[in-house]
Amino acid sequence: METPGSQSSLHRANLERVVRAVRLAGSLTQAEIARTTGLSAATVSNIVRELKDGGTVEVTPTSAGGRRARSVSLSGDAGIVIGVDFGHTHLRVAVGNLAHQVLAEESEPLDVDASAAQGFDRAEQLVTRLIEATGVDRTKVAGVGLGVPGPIDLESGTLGSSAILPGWIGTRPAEELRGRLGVPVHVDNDANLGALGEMVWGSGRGVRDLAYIKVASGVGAGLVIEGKIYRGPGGTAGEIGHITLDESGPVCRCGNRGCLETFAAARYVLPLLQSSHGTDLTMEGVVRLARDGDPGCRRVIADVGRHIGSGVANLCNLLNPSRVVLGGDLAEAGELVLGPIRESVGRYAIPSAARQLSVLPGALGGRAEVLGALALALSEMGDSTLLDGTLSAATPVFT
Amino acid sequence: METPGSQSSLHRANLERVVRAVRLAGSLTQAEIARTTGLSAATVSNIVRELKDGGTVEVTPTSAGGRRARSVSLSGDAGIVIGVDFGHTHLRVAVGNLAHQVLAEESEPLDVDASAAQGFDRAEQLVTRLIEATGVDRTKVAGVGLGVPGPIDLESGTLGSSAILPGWIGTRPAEELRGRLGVPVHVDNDANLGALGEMVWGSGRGVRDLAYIKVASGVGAGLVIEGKIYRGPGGTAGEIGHITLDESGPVCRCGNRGCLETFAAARYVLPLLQSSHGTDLTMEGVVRLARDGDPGCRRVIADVGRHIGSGVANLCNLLNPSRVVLGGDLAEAGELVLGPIRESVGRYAIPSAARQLSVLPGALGGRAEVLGALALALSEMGDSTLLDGTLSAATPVFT
DNA sequence: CCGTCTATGTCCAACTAGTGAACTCTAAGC
DNA sequence: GCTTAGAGTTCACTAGTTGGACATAGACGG
Repeated sequence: METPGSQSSLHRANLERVVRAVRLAGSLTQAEIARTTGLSAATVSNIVRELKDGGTVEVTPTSAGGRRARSVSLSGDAGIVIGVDFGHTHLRVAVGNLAHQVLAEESEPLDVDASAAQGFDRAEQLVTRLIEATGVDRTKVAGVGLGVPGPIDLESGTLGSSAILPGWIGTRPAEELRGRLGVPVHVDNDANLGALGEMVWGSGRGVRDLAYIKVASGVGAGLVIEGKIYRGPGGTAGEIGHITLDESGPVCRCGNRGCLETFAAARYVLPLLQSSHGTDLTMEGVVRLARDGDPGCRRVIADVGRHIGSGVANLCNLLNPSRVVLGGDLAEAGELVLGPIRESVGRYAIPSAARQLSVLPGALGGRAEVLGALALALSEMGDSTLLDGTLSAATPVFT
Repeated sequence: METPGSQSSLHRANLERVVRAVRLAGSLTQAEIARTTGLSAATVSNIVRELKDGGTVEVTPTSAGGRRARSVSLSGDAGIVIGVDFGHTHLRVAVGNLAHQVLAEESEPLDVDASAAQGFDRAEQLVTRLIEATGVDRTKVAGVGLGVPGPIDLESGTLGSSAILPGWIGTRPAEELRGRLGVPVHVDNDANLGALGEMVWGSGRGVRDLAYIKVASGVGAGLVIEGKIYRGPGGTAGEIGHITLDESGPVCRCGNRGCLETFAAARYVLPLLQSSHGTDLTMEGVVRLARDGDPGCRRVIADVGRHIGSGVANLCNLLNPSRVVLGGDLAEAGELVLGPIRESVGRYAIPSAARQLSVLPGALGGRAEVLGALALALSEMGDSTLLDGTLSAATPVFT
């Protein structure tokens, strides 16, 4: 690591500046890079040559009809990143390149009762299969992003209490997967990754402050503050599910009463419908029935929306984000749930905080988390690992 | 403004690095600067000379007993900044220098019904008086930080609905004061400034994520996220006072029911004691009585604490700060109010979010806001205006 | 079909700024 | 009084950005 404040650090920063600009736009000519980065054309010329030699960037000799600009884009095979998302009933893996393109993606059901070891085995297999399917070289894998449905202690990397995957408590998922795949693995919880995914590819594009609310087995929020995921000093920011809505409400698994979860999470909501709609109902089922017009399901979903809206109103008063993106199974209900949320927010949030707020469904559905994991892997590479050209040499991966 | 990525921007960054290091430590020798900033001794030598010539820094030829290190400190008279705080019953002004030293400070009562014009007149007079009292040259005033007890629209700079100073709604305080004093004025609401003050000088030192809760006529919070005041895209973050605690609670001035304010703010709490303790009770009075053992006041304060604790618990679940600092009149009650807050937080916040949380009283009392205003003025100068040595020449102030 | 125009990308000399090494200086320690 | 060691300065060197000159090649008008 060079000393900060030196010229070489400036150069490095300028390299990153260029890479970021290219990534953001997909592809740019050198002149455009110069304009967007503010660097001079000469510097850009040098930097592009350096990047090209390093293999991080590709220059397609002549672009479309234009004058004769050579368009610069991130080279697809300079390195690939992998996103892994453990959900509460599924495992999902995506493979992407540095150009933010998803090369392959697949999901498979995962037994809720699976042990952690089984889960990691399955993940390893699926990753291997997808890499082979895309035909890229395994040595090109630069990093893995991993999503788990529970709180991660950032210091130790251990998974805290997660009633969703009970067998996993106390494991260190990143270590575990790192051991199997031999590449750096970065872990975060599913709500944060969902937020990241929607921010990069989905309903959160262009917004710097947003909250991604994931309603599934539990209720969690991923907070994006000034363009960055905010985890809080202890790593547990975003626990919107355990905001107290009613001090004398139902007892929650966290030990308190009347948490938002007890009004909105699948595990508390589904039982309400079991006497009338049978016992093996899932949240997806409820949503489907509601869309088909089932009044009971509609009512339940509206009530859930109202409660979520109360929680979101609190969140808006405190953080005043410009957008709230709803994810998880429930988001499929569309206006059936968004309407009541907006209504509730309008009622309980102070007007100035709610005024410019937009409440949108996630654009990525169940893919938000894997894609977020991809984005995590990309961003944790620091945008600089990929610059020094030593990528394939420095990280002896697989064999 | 130079282009980013140029060498001169690097140089500027290094200048700031040095100034920051010196400010943080109060005074350093060049060798120490080199060690803490990571710059080489030669570079530090150049930079110090440049800063000394520019007048931002002072070099005291020989320090105490040491070998023969020349200690470098921010020069006190390179420029001064002013903090102005309009409270709901007072006006407070502080004068400080670039070394973060407070040179003079004074407060005087301000009639609640005063018109905005009257208020600004008074502020101008007090500022003038204090500048004269300190004996510094008026041309040295580099900027003013201004605190107002209500939401400020960051775009337009207008003061939103404030039931605290009714005559002020729609005014543009920064413009107003700028017109009178002829210097750049930066405005923010009192809770944010209190947070800034406590962060720089008070109970928040060394913490990067904290919430400053100000309980006075209303209840507001100033959020510090990763070392920076967070205002939210709309500028209204931190409105903890209007979190809903009880959907069927008392009607709040904001139009909702059961807001935290209706359980904690002076305007709602004092009436509870008027039948037993007389009608001209103030919050300070209640606190004093409680400290003296009055059971009614103790009970009221404890109840307020419990409710604040509920709000803080929500805040912790969402943001997971490492510290909560209590400000405003109520903070004087010490453990009488902090105990119930902690208890309530422990009960309603999820354990992992509350574990490393410390709840402390503000260390600055009623001065937090003015000092925060000073800090705002300093920081809005960008810590770089003060570097280019053109300070006194560039801003023709007063006469 | 050809000359001119214009925007792109490259090259080079100039300049800015940080760094290591050598050097000077001064108080402390013996 | 001599030595020593850390502090600060000077200087030559190097890294890296920049403006301007230059080559290039499509677009446009005739």
